[in-house]
Amino acid sequence: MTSTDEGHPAALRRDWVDHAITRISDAGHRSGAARRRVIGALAEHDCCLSAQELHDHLKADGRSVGIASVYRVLELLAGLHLVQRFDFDGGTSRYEPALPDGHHHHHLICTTCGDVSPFHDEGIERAIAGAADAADYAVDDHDIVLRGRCPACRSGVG
Amino acid sequence: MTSTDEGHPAALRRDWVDHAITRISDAGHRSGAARRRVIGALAEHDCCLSAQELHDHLKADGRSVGIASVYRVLELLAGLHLVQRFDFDGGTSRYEPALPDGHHHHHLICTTCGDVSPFHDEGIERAIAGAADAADYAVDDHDIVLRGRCPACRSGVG
DNA sequence: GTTCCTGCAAAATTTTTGCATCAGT
DNA sequence: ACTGATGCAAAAATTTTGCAGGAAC
Repeated sequence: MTSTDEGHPAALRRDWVDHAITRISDAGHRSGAARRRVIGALAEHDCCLSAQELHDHLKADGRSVGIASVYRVLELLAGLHLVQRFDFDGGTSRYEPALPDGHHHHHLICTTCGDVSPFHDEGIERAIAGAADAADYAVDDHDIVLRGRCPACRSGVG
Repeated sequence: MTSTDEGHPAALRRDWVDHAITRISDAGHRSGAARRRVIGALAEHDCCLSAQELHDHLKADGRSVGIASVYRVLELLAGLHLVQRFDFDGGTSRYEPALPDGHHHHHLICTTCGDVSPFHDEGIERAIAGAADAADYAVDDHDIVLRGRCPACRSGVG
């Protein structure tokens, strides 16, 4: 039932790029170079990236996108619910494409090596939905983080 | 089954203070004023506080504890698993006493007013335990955050 | 042609570190 | 007394903001 190591299918990520660009346009915004390039970079990765990582990635690509623009694009995307933002480690926020509901995932973080990997579990989704109904809040989003030692660190260290 | 608004019983928080001081001593550290005062301030609150909030709270108490010491005490406590650290909003980390397993809770965050409130749900705990078994990771900790609009914001705005 | 977007540089915010002094054992 | 803890101030890291020039519509 639980599946680790299930990145997002490539086709789904391409769809997300188109969807994001359309949605930005529908919301009355323009399609500038920084926006297109940040969206493209996000779609190239399976799991969450920091603003700095996106900036470095884009710089390596050839011409750079200003770090301030990276932050502004991420803020815009988050406002339109096109990316989800995660704050795992206090220092930096990480972002990843918000895919259709059936494909969202949560994160396992290795307390030894810091590795982050995605997982999905239907039992948890159902339990969350139940708790959301019971709460006074009108819940429309949730994050789940599991911490432990990853397979590599467990075998390596003992 | 889900219970919002269940702070930690006062007796449990007092026990936590004693436990924390003992544990710090056992780990070979001294019992300085900053440590005792930060621990005391943490125990006075139901839910998570930022370093700045702790610092302000202590300043209001009379003599102040340096902000650097607040951070250092929190780092020490987190290392000994005496507090749990949360990174909800990228900018600031929040901390709260780590109580015995049956009493830990998770958080509802209002997307409108930013209010954070604790909740506990057995169904989620069971689902998490199941997913942890299924994962390759040796899971020993988890956070859950539900986002939505709190009762006040729902009635006020909507 | 207008308006919004972008990049640079500067500012703001949060957290960490260096160092001299003080307190706990 | 010795060693570690504390506070202040400075530094580092991340994110936000102001503004001038350029691109999208």
